[in-house]
Amino acid sequence: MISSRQTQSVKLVWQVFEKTDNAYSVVELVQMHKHTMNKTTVYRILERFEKDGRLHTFLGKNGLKWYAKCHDCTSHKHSDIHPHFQCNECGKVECLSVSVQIPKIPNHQIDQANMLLLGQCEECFA
Amino acid sequence: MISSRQTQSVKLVWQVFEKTDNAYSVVELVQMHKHTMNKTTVYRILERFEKDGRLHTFLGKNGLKWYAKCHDCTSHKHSDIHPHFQCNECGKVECLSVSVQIPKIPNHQIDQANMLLLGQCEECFA
DNA sequence: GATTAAATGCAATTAAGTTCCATTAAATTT
DNA sequence: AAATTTAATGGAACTTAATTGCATTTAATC
Repeated sequence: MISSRQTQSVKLVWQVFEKTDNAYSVVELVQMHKHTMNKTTVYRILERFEKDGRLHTFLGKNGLKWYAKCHDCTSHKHSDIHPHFQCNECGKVECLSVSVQIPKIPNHQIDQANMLLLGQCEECFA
Repeated sequence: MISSRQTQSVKLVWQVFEKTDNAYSVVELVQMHKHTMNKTTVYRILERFEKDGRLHTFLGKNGLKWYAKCHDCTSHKHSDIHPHFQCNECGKVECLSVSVQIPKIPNHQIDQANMLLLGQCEECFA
């Protein structure tokens, strides 16, 4: 859980995730910090957070990369294997705290399972 | 299941899927036909096949778009809700003919579920 | 064979993400 | 607290998937 140097940029990016469990797309995060740091920096900080086990990443609707806080991960083990939900209307993403049943495939080794549910979130489902 | 005009390009793209259930990435398909048609044409033909219910689409490892033949779909209803497996070594994708249990989320409407399993395929798993 | 509208080709554009290299600034040492 | 070290950053250029606009072609129809 050590991100070598505690730079201003690192602090700023972490502040976004610190107080909430919301997921954010890289696009949003770059946009969010465009006045304080370079987009390359955002990409690199997120990459390091992932390696440290502080954030986990997954792909949303159009193949966009998203990040959210990890709960039971370390730099050695990523255990955030939960499904994600994305709203087709507002685009918001939620981490779902349920486990999914992973199908077995004969003669295959499964290392990772990603599930993305699409639909309408609580607010947009009126 | 009517793709309005039976052009040479349409025939060529369909030939790829006709005799097999393999999935192909758009990148592969563009590459495959680069001497016979424009990449824009490939994109558009695939789009039409999807709308017609002949192919279904999904996202692979790095957010790349993949296509595979549909089995129980029509232009009105896409019922190809099965998980996909992609090999981390060779990149090959397989459609899995099993159904997955979709988690319920209170106050949400779920329209679609995508599951991508990553690991090693039969050939690469040695 | 003439007509017409769908389909295509091509070039330009958009957008996410990456790479290279010079510069900056945390953290450590003296 | 100045000097040193090296991780981190900025910025521009690049890569690649995917899209758009418009002129041209061609399959299907008359």
